[in-house]
Amino acid sequence: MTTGSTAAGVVPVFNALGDDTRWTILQHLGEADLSASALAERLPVTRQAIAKHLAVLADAGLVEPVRVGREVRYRALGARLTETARALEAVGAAWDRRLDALKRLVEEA
Amino acid sequence: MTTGSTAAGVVPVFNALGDDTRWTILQHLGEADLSASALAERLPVTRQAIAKHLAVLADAGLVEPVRVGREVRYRALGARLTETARALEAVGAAWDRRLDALKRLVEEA
DNA sequence: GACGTGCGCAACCCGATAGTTGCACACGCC
DNA sequence: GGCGTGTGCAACTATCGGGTTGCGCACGTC
Repeated sequence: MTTGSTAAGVVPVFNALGDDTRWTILQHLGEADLSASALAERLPVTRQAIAKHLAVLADAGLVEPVRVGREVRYRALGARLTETARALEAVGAAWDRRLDALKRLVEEA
Repeated sequence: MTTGSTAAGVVPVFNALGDDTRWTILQHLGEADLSASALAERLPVTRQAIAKHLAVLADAGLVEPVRVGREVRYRALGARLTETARALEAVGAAWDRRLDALKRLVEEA
């Protein structure tokens, strides 16, 4: 089972995180739950563009819609981020371990 | 300065990580240093496509070129991954902290 | 010194996606 | 019940990004 499953459901998360506008959105949501309209007032893009970004973020599990009266606010979810962080750390550690082993092998020779 | 610096140099990393082909490349590089040509033999894409991906990964600091004779092998660097993981974890924790505070506030009311 | 293998452009194609405008609808509130 | 605000959906545009082919070159090896 080498490493085949490492990147399974994690790629959409990175894809979502690999965009400046979405990060800006996330930063705002990190401070308060906001609707698409509210975000549109704070960012230099239209409400619809933001709605699309929110859809991407929601698909990635980074954000969750919360109905408040007749508006839909979005909430930043730390759980998925933490999961992802752990996965990343594991992979990074594995790489470094291999390099250390190599280095040691060379020194022994 | 709220959270302005959180996503600074980190976005390119996520961008690099948000692609299946690049993950496949990284998995191979996690097991051994390989050249673009060597990778091309293992993946269903051309050497040039891989070269582009390697450029992206190198820009993100996830990979490093190593000259071996006349070929250029690429080495996976765990450091940047670990950095990124820590940053992610911090952000996720902050989000959850806010939610916990909110929840506690509601319960007190 | 010639051959072969690996590398690095550059141009081009196409699908995905960030962004826009415009409209329709539905829900709340007065 | 009507008005306003907030959402959702659809069509369209343009840029970006992944992929290809093709070529030229340089370095290593023999």
